[in-house]
Amino acid sequence: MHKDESGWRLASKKMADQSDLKIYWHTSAHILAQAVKRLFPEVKLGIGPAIEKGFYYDFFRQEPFTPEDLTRIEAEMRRITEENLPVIRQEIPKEEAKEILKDEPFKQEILEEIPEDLVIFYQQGEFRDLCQGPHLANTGQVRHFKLLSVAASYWKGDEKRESLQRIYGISFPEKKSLDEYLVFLEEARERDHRTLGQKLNLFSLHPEYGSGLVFWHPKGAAVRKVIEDFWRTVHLENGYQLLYTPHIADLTLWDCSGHTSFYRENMFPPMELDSGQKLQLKPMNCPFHILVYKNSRRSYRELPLRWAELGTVYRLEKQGVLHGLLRVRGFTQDDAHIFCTPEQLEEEIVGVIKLVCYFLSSFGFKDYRIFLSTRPEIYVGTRENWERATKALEEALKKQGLAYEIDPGAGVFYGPKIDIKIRDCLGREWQCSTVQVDFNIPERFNLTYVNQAGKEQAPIMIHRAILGSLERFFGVLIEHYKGNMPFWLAPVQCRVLPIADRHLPYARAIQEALKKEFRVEVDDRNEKINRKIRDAEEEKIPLMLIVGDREQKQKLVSVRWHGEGRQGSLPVDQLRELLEKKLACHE
RNA sequence: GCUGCUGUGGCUCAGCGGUAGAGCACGUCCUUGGUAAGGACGGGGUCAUGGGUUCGACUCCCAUCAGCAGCUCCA
Repeated sequence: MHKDESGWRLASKKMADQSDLKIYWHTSAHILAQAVKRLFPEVKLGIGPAIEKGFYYDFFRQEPFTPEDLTRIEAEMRRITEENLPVIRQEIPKEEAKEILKDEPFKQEILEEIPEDLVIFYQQGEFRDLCQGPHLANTGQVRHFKLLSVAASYWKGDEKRESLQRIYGISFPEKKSLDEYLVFLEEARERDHRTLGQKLNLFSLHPEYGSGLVFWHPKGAAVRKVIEDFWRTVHLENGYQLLYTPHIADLTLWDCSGHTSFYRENMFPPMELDSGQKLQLKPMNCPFHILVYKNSRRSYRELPLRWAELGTVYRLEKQGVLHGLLRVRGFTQDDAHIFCTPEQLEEEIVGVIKLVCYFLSSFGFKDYRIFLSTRPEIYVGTRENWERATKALEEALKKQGLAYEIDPGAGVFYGPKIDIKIRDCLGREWQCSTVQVDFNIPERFNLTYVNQAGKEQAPIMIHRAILGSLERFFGVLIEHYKGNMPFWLAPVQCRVLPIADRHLPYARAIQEALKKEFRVEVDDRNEKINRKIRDAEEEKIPLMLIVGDREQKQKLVSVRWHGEGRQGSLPVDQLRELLEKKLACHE
C-alpha cells in the first residue's frame, strides 16, 4: 500500500483506540463553556459534547465570537485548568434543576425531555451543567488544548430554530499529541482535492459563470477516461447493456415520475419554448430508462434487464452546500437500472454488491461504511414489499460477509436502500455507492412484463450507482491518493527526461516505443535534469525515464519512480513488460 | 438557505484614505547541465460587481455575486 494512502485513517484510528479521550474532550467542552460564561455572562448555553475528533460547545449570543474572543476564551480556559477545580457529580430533583436553569432556556428544553425525577449535574467551581457525564476528576487534568474554529449551527439541528455559535476545540493530555494533531490538520489541507486539483491541473470551477459546474482539464479528463473505460468494460462483462439518453425532456415526464412534486426544490426551472412547451433538465436518469423499457412489450424471458449509463444530471443544490467536486450542481452518475422479477431480486442485489466491492477495491478503497436504510415514516407501497426488499438487501450484505449499520427510517420514500460512504481527508463521509429498491416508479409508469402464465405483472426496479458520480468519486480519489494516482490511473504515466538537447531524438524514440500502451511525455524544455526531475516529482508523475549519453550508448533508460528515487537502468523492452504487469494489477 | 470569515496579476499571498507589490508561473536571451529549483532581462492587475461616504476609495459603509468553515439537506 502506498505510504500516503491512508494517513488520515491511521490518525483517526489511533485516537479512536483511546476511548478515554471522549471523556477528556467532554470535560474540555465544559471548561470551554465555563470560560465563555465567565467572559460573557449573558451567553446562553446549548450543548457541548465530545465528537470524533475533539469537542464543541454551542452558545447563543447576539454578537459573533471574533478570533480575538477565541484567544481570550482560550486564556480563560488556561486559568480554569490551573485552578484545578474538582469536577463533582450531583443528582438533583427535577424541580430544583428547573430553578438552577431558570436563565438557560435551551438547557430547560433538554430538562423537560428527561423522564426521570432525578437529573445529573456536573459542577466545577462556579460552573454547573446539566450533563450525563462521565467526566475527569478535576479541570487540571486537561493540559493541552486549542480552540480551532467557530461556526454556526442550529439548535437541535433544526433550521427553523435559533442559530447558535459553535466553538470547536481539541485537547490532549500530552503536548506531543496536540502538536501531532495540528500537523495532521495541516496535512489534511494539503490533501484537499481542491488544492491538488489546481496544483496538478486536473480541473477547475468557474463560479462567476455558474457555481458547482466542473471543467475537466486534459489531465483530469485523462483520468476520467481511464475510469470510464474500465467502468464500461466491467459492466459489459457483468451482463449490463449501455444506454445513452438525452439531457432534457418535456416537463410532463417529470410530473409522471413524481419528481415535480417530490423533488422540485432540487430541479432547475424548466426552459420554455415559443410553442409553450416546457423542457426540463434532468435531475435523474431513471425516467429515461423507463421510457426505453416501455418502448416494447417485455417478457419474463428478457429479465433481468441491466441498463447502465454514464448519465449527466443537473440538480439545483443550495449555494451553501456546494463543495469542490464533492458536491456540485452538474454531475455524471454511473447509473444503472435493473428490471427484474420478484424472484430475481435478491440475486440481483448480491450481484450489485459484488460489483461494488470489486470497483472499490480496484480503486484502492478499503475504508468505507455500509448503511442499510429502512422504511421511513412517509412511504409508498405495501409493508410486505418493504419487508421483502429490506430482507433482500440485508441477505445480500450477509452473503458477502459485509459489516453494515442499520439506519432506521432513512430509506427513500419509494424503497429501502444500501448506501456506502467513503471518507475524505478531513474525516467527512461521502456517499458514493447506493443500491435502492423501487416500488414506486414502476407503478407510476405502469411497467409490466408478461410472466410464465401469460399474465402481466409489475417488475421490480433497482436503482444503483457504484462510483456515485464521476465528479465526487474523482474528488475522493484525489484525496485518497493525495494526488499520487496509481500507475494505471495517472494522467501522465511516464515522462522521458533527456539530460541535454542532443538526447532529444533518443528520448522521442523511447516515447514512440511506449506510447501505444502508455501515456508518455517528453520533457523537451531547455532545463537542467535536476529541474526536470523536480517538476516531474511535483506533478506526481509515477515514472521518470532519464536518458543521457550512457543510456543512449547502451540502449537503456534510467528508471526513477515517483517518491522512490532512482531504480537502476533497463532496456525498454524489459521496462514495457514490467509496466504491462503493473497495469494489469492496477498497482 | 442560515451564521461567521474572505474576494488584489494565471496561482499563492503582502499592502494602504492620496491612484499597486512579492514569490511561483509566463516570454526572450544566455547556458547543454547526470537524479528535487542554472542565470539575466521582460510582459502582465480599471484591487469581485453595483451603489454610497469623502476633495480623493483597492483601502471606510451598504447591497449583490462568489469562495471558505460549519449547520441543514444530498451522488
